[in-house]
Amino acid sequence: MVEKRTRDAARGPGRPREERVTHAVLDAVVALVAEQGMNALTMDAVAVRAEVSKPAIYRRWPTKQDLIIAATESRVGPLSIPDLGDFRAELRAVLNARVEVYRTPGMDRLIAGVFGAAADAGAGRSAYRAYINRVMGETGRILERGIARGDVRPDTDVRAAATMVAAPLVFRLVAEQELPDSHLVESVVELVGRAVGVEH
Amino acid sequence: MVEKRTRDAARGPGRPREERVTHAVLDAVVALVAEQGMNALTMDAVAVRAEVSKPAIYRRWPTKQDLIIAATESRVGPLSIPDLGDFRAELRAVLNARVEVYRTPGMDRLIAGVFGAAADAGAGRSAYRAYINRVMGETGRILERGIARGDVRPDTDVRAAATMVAAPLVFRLVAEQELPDSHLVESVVELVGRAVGVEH
Amino acid sequence: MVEKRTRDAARGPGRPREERVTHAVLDAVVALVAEQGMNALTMDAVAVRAEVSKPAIYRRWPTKQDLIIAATESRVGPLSIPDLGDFRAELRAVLNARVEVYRTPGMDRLIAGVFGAAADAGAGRSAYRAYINRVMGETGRILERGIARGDVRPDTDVRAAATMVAAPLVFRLVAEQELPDSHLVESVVELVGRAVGVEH
Amino acid sequence: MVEKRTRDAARGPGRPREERVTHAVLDAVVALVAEQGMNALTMDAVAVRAEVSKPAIYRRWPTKQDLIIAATESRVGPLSIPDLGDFRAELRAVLNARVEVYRTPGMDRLIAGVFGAAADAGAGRSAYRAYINRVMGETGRILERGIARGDVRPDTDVRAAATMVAAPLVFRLVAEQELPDSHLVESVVELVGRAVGVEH
DNA sequence: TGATAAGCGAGACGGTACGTCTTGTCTTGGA
DNA sequence: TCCAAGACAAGACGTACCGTCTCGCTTATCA
Repeated sequence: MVEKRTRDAARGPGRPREERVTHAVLDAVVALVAEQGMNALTMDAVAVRAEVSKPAIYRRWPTKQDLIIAATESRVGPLSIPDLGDFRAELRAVLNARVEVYRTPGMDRLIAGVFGAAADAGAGRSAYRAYINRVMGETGRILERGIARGDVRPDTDVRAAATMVAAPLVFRLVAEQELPDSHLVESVVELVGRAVGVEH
Repeated sequence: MVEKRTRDAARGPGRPREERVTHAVLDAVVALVAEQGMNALTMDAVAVRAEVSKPAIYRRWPTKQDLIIAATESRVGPLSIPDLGDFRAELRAVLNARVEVYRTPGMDRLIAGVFGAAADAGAGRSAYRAYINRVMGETGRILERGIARGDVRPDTDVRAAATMVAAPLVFRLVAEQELPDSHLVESVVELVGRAVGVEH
Repeated sequence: MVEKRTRDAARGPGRPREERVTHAVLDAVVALVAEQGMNALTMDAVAVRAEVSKPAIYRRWPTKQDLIIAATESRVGPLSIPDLGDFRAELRAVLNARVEVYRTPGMDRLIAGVFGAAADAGAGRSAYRAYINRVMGETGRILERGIARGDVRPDTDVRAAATMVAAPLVFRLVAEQELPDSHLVESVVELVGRAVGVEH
Repeated sequence: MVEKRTRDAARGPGRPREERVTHAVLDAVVALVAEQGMNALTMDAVAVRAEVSKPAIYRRWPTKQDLIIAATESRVGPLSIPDLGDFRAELRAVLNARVEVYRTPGMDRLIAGVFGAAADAGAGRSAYRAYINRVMGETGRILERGIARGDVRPDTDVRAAATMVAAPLVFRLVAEQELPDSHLVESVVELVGRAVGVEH
């Protein structure tokens, strides 16, 4: 079969990367942070834990910051929000899904680490921008869909509203250092609902 | 004067610490972060910049985390909110004051650094807890005063509301990596005002 | 050739050590001591001078003491004494060779440093023992060869005699802080010759 | 009483130094070296052990090197050699006296430390010169007295002979790292006796 | 089938920062 | 002027980490 090599797009010559390595590294990052904290998140420690060589890590993520962001993203994952016909229900769904992720062990320190890593204009900057845009976009899309649908006021400042939806959970986790819960989600949904919802 | 030695409470023997050193170090931290970022915030660099020896720094702040938190706190400072007779006006006042601080150069990276530093169960943990409690307490007190005064609904969940007030500014700064402004403050005040204010 | 990998005995995996580093460090030690004295013999200074990183030094010599001993040994080198048929001539040869080494610049301070370094039961102890045994062994072997040959009295206390041969040069250098010369060698050879030589 | 202050020669104004401090410091130095080695000989450790402040030490000995030399000298002490009518007996007496001192605990490390300290052209240089001249002078005087008396050959090179007498004990102690004993003394006396003694 | 290219583990490399230790000075309050 | 206590500047210590490189080897594609 001539096309065998185009199974993956643009596969060059040479030995292909082992997927096993990629997964093992990300798992090792999460496990190390959960068990011993960010200070223990050493590239050497990751390499040992993942039973992988350091160059194998750097081949995939050029800096530690990229690795932290990649590991976080691998756990947060993309959320697809079905059209539930009601922006309040959709916000509730996405926030509760996020709460569940935030409550997994080590996620607090990992996310704090992401912010710390992103603070400097390092190599990981663009990866971080992509990540944060994706997260903010989810909420933004819900609001815009609500405007189109007619249950969100058309004069809503989507940017500010999205910030106010996303911020409390992360703040509770990182700044207040406590786990966010569904009670907080309820408060956020009610608040934002009153502020940008169309009266009925 | 017999009591001369009790001029300062509990002064021990030996040469007293020079206040000059304390100030110079905190200034150096802020300046370094503002000019070159968190990566340049080296203990050695701080010592050189402050024209101070490293042991003099470690005598005051046992870890780098403590130093970061102390430097941040020295700039954020305590806010005293006068009774303006209206919780919306009080929130607006405290948030605008905070926005002003957040917009000073380097404050974004410094605060991100604080979260990164606080993420690990290091020695700086208790200093951080005191700091964050103080910050959250400000907003909480405004809301409680509002309840007592009668312009905040008595069934308000003060904890959740305080989080929702404090979070957006910090999130905008640290996560979205943009400077919060009075427009965002206005949105927050309006939103929270609708949610917990007594209808009139 | 199947045996290619056994070219060097017992080569492990990983990047091999660069010989360049080893030589550069030893040269830097000798140069620093000669030019600025033992006080200037800082690990940092050695690293800078040798254009080598500090860890690269510590990988080879775990303590400063080991480094000092290694540097000294690299200059003193092993002496092979040919059988000259006369123990007096052999002693004269080995002592003059040693005098020549001792007279090179910085050697006085380096050897004083070796004794200072060896004074503590540090890690360098065994390296020092090996060194001193080798040095004492040279003289001892000359005397034993003399006994076998018949020009050294068979009742000679080789240990004491070896000490008395080796000591004056080092003492002149380190304790009296002057350079030993061939005149001193002559006196030592004559003295020991009279004491342990067979009358003819 | 006007003359009270001239009790000691050249006594200035102000509080006189306490002799207690001087003794306590020298004792502390010897004890620390004997118990824990030269590495533990810290100025702070000496101050704590002697129950004395650091400035009180530095007032007496400007550098650590001076202190080491002073402490050593306080133990080695001056030897007065009575005229025994025989230079061999006199050498035996002074060497055995010295062996006794060298065999006290910690003396090996202390003397090695003296050589290390003297290796650099520091402040302690002149104190060391005075010390070594005094030690070498003892032996030299014995030999000169022997020449005058007539039991030492008048063509003797006193300098070289003195070195050969003094060196072996110190070398045995510092270089070979073993305790010198009367057997070594006997060998030295016999050797030197044969070489410079007048035949009878 | 053999050459080429990229992957792999292992570990040394240069560089840099860490937090501690030591030296010798200085500043207190008090004798 | 001395004392004890202890902070100070300066700078070396030995370790840890980062991101790169070299080694000997393996696994794929391409010729």
